[in-house]
Amino acid sequence: MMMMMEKEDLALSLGLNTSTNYFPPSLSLVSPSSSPSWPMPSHRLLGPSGGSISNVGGAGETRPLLTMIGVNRAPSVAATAGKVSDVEEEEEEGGASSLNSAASSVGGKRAERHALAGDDHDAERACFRVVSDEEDGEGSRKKLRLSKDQSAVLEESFKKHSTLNPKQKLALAEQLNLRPRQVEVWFQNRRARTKLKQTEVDCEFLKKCCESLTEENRRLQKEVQELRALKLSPQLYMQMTPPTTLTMCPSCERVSNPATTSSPANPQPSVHRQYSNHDRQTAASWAPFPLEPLFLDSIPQRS
DNA sequence: ACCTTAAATGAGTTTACCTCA
DNA sequence: ATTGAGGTAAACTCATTTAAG
Repeated sequence: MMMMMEKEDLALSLGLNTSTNYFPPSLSLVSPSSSPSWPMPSHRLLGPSGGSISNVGGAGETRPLLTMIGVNRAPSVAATAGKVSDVEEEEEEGGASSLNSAASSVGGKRAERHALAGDDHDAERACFRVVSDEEDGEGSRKKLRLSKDQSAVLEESFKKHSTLNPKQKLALAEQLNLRPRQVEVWFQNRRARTKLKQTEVDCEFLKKCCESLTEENRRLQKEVQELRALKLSPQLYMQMTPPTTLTMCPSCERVSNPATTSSPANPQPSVHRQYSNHDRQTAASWAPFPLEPLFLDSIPQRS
């Protein structure tokens, strides 16, 4: 039951791009190595109260989200006042590296990073102390299950930025009573999940494309065969009603398929390679669909 | 037994800093 | 004193794997 819920949450929150874009974003030609650039949907994962979750722990009390999450460690780490709001106010940028460089680009870069790392380690130490207090097994890695609330906050944060800078990581860790390393790992795994899901969607899309193209190809081959057969028996050809989808140009006797060849909106390479004035004049009359002047103009004049 | 996911691990990249010619 | 090249360490991300729940 619990599993089902989590699965559902994940499906909702993975933010798959199933819109009708012709190409899935991950198949686009732009920067394949960059982190996902498609917009994540803004599903609300928090409780029905919107922005805060009530009835945590079954106590029936409603508390602000920030103060109620205390699962894996006691709130012992000295709070860096205003840190959370600082991070909240930080504008999300390109990615972790840019954020990092932005954060460290103001004087004493290394020192600052070390200072941050110091904070990080201090916090981790503080957390670890408590966590290790809770651990009963030595040396065995104790896997904890994140609470629903923790996951919800992490999800919310992930929607805003899929990578964290050290400050954000620290603030989140503090907010959730987790070690910064745990937040980091969660984001890593979350990015991996998103990527996997998107890959599955892309794969499905490509399969469908392949199927429809195969079908289209089969259909066209069949029609070409039929037309060839008709051409071999001219008497029959004269009596035949024209095929529904393919039309023969009376000038060059090449086949045109309105369904797949040029349209004013989507001009494709024409079957014609050289065009006479006659071609241009007759094109309008033999074309099985009304030709826009623009389209006629696109047929080059033979010099 | 199987699935989900937290955590570990290793490779690769970026950045800041240091040394030296 | 300045500068560019090369080396190094730290910090990060991603891919893969392991194993707990």
